[in-house]
Amino acid sequence: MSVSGKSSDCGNCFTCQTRGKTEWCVLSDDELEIVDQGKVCREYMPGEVIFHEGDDCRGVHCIERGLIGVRKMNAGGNEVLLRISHPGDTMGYRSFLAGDDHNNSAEALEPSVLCFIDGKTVHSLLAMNPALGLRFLRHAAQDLNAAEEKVLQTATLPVRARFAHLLLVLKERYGVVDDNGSLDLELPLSRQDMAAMIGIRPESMSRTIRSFEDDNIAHFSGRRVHVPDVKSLYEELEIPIGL
Amino acid sequence: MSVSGKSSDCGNCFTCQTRGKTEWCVLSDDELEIVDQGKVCREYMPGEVIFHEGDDCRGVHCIERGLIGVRKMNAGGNEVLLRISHPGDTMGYRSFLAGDDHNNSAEALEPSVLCFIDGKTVHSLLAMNPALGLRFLRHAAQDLNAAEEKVLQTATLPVRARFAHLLLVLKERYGVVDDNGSLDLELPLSRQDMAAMIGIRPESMSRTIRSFEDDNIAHFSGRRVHVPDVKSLYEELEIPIGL
DNA sequence: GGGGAAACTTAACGGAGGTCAAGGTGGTTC
DNA sequence: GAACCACCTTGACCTCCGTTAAGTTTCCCC
Repeated sequence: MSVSGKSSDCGNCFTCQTRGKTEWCVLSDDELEIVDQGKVCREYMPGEVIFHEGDDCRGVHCIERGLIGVRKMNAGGNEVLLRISHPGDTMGYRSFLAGDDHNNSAEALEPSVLCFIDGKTVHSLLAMNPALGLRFLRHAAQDLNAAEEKVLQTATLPVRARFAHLLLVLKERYGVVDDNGSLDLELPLSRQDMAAMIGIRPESMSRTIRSFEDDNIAHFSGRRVHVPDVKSLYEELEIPIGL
Repeated sequence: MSVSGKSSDCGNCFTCQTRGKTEWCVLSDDELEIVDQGKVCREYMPGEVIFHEGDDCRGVHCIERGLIGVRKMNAGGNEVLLRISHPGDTMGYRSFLAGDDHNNSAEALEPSVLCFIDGKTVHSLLAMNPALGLRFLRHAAQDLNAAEEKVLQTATLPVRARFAHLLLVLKERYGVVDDNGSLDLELPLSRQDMAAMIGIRPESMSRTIRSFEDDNIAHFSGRRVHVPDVKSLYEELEIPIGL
């Protein structure tokens, strides 16, 4: 778990596997040293919460290992799973930069290791290296596109299409497509988390899964999914039943 | 319409009414001069499109006057109105910064004047003045919060609550609340555009309006709305009927 | 291994809201 | 003023999905 000898369960930014893919890759060695000195790492068990909606936002979290779910809930207690974040992703930078409290919560979905970088350090790095801000800006732009896409889908697509879309998104990271177009997928999410991702109840998730089984679109066994023909998922997206 | 003598219908950045509220307010006079020289302004009539989804994004648009609707549509032709943008807002900066084509479309809802600033100019200003990037970053962070809030609402709130929320948002800019808590509102949107904002069909918009009338929550006459007690709108938001 | 909690599934029911079709209203043009 | 058009409203119908309430399976933890 530990790479440097500095802290019991703390990685080292210079040797971090995810370094090349993160916003921080634009930092010079001197600047990275500042991050490395200032960060605090911790391991989280599944279900453990990294921060809650409404918490004071004191800095950013960078995922070293594991899988994190970002949730948001409303007054009535209803909850959606906005997205899942992976190693290399930096979390909480938006609330931090906007100067707000956290406006969603983060929870470990697998055993995960996160590094916390405090606000003062982030601010001085942003001042020191303008490229860092631009990287975050680009990232925010992409997140925003994804969020607007999700608004559109939630408002206009029926549940089957939203679920097909979710499977297609998960395919990119968790799936294998073979030569004849069949897909095998190992889901990183529980049924209820999948339901929360597409904005439906667990009961509807079960029904949708069964209707996919009945239509021979996909076969589910625990978290293993087999899709005989990926094309059939794309066809689901096209179904013109509007809002 | 024209302030400088430079171009027939082109304003002047130095005297622009919206200047203080925009991202561009961090620019020095020299830098603003670059914007002013490089920009191209144009008037758009209601219904006229500024850019389409999928168009090549060559720069950003800054709204000098008027009201612009930002729309996004899916393969099936269903459309949502993601937000409305006002004088001082800069549009298209996200697609531009992410290096993508436009991923939504912009259409004038009122007679409007927009200034176009080409990509080369924006890039050189970002390089010249890091504070500009940070301002855009903060703006993107706020937009992202709004978009995620909208995902949550669309997925978990019934139509009445979403409509009550829309009226409360429009209240901030277009409404007047008097001493005894009653609200008068002049809607900037047609019924079908309001429907597109909360992700429903025009028929459902009509039905929802009528149910608000029946319950004495709000009274509609064309684009004039009278709400006897603003509290009743807040109460609509709380209704626990979940998704 | 056994017991309990959480996750998942299934079925029956009902209501919110989409669809379709028809009619009303208002604004613009000749 | 007539004709046209877009926008809006209304009603009838029906489907999708939330609700409720069992029941089943899985997974921990003693």
